[in-house]
Amino acid sequence: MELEPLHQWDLTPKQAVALQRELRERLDPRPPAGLTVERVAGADISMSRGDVWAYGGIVVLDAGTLAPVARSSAAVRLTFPYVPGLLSFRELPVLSEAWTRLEVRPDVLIFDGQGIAHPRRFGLACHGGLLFGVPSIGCAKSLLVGKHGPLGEERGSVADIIHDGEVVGRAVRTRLGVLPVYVSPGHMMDLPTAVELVLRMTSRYREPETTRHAHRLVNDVRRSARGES
DNA sequence: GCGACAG
DNA sequence: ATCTTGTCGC
Repeated sequence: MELEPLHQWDLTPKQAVALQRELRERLDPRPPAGLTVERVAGADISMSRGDVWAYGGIVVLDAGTLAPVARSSAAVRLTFPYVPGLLSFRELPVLSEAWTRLEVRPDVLIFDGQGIAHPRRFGLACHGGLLFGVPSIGCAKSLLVGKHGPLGEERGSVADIIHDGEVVGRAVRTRLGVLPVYVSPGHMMDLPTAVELVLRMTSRYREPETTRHAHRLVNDVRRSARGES
């Protein structure tokens, strides 16, 4: 897919925080008018213990059958450290390269991390959606900020995530008796649509199939690249 | 100052 | 994220 550079990546953590405050103003909190979701993609990265290489991948699924229809991957040297709140500056360089190599445009892209459920309302899914120009959702396995009340045990049970008095996302039970996932809108997305799509892309496991396919892809690519079995 | 802290 | 052994449950 095409990709217009938004900014440079050679930044200090301090500069990255300032950039987040700038870029958040450009987020669109609404899905595109008449959005029809036929293809949903998942993005993920993988790395080895003491290695500078990161492997990123994107897998596009048919939203009706959950079957993969396209995939892409890339490897890039990591530069930015992991800093809570600045994850996108570590992951997006390699995901950008994978996005460039992707030949089928998804209607929505689901990231493995937060959207607006972030200290500055600009998590990985916000940054990625803005950079790629695609509606995006954050679906994380744990919380970065905020709290939520109890939720029912059945699939589809939800509880609002509150941070600084604002509803920034929802804890969503995707299967009976499993821990919830944490869903928040990224770019060109709202909360009800994000929750509905995460549930639609989830079948027999806790995480959406998009995330699971992307996770498997990047781990396979990493093992091949390092000559493992 | 102390604890929390996506991946 | 990755590293690891054991352990719980269908």
